[in-house]
Amino acid sequence: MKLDEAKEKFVQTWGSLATSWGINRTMAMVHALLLTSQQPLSTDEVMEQLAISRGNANMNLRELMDWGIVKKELKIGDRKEYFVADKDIWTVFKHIVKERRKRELEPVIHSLESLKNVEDNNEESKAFRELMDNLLGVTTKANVLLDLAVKSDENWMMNKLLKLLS
Amino acid sequence: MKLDEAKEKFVQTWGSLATSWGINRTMAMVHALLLTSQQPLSTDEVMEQLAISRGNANMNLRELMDWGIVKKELKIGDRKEYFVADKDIWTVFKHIVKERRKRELEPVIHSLESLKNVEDNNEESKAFRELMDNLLGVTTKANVLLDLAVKSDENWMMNKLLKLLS
DNA sequence: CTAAACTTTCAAATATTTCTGAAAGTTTAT
DNA sequence: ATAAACTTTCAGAAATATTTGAAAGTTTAG
Repeated sequence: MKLDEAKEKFVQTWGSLATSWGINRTMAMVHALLLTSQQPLSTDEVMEQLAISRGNANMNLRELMDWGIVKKELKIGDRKEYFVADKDIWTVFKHIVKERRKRELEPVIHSLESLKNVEDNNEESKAFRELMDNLLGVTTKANVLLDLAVKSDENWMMNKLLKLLS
Repeated sequence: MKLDEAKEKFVQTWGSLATSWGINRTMAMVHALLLTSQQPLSTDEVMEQLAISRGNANMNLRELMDWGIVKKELKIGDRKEYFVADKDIWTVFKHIVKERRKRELEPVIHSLESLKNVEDNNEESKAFRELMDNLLGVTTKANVLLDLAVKSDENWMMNKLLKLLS
């Protein structure tokens, strides 16, 4: 397979993986493009290579920066902004986990907590409270584990995993 | 908060969590409804309680069964089919992880493997292959870890996690 | 200050996903 | 065999998510 073909397929693969995990396809494609690029790319280059509009390119580049996995880079004597993706996949993974935990997991934990306050005290209410507790158990454990993964450095985490596996 | 209100909020919460993880909102709502129901529900009851069509109810119930987290139940002297959700959240979690791993993670690993076969042998191709290897590293580790989580029972897993935390 | 170069915004357009409901299919009782 | 009771299918409709592109905003050079 030719390199350019492989790059293109990678961009597609990354895009469709993202879609099934509720992440904007274009955002993932921009990310993949930057990951495979040797040089920082300008908005115009991203627009051209992915055939997307200026607004779209700008929006997704900004969101990638919000997620902390893409950085701006300036070239001296050039007013354009250039963008680079963090090439360290472990760091990328940590940033994504951190963001999603904050954006999606924590609000749900909060919501489940508040749902435990059902007034009634019959059998059904009791069962409902138990359900919420069970959900909170799994969710909170996931939250703690992810927090740990995010805070730890790769070697620490991987060592622990290897021990787990043995 | 009244129980009925809490149930309704739970159905909504679960539905919107699902949306941000690429799972059909209605499917999650049907699941939440069955989770909070003391009795098995028929298709008609699901339709009525969530105000959705027959086709939609049928489709999502079937998909929940595909995922292995909802079961059919028959009542003697009744031709209708009734549905129950597995109330053991750990089991539900395992089933979901198992399915998504199979449906989404494994195809990506396969795809990354094949992308390593870039013909060229210049610097850029080398960098591309390294990127694929790094991605495969994280992805495969995640795959192995999830597989482990799914195969283990809760206590085993939780014990290991506690050790990890200490 | 002015204008050119560039970035950001957002309402409308487009694309994608999900849902509806009637028709077709299936099963069971008699 | 027939019909009633129920389930499944799927083409078109509706809802949701994403994208466009032109206008507005911002920054910098001169």
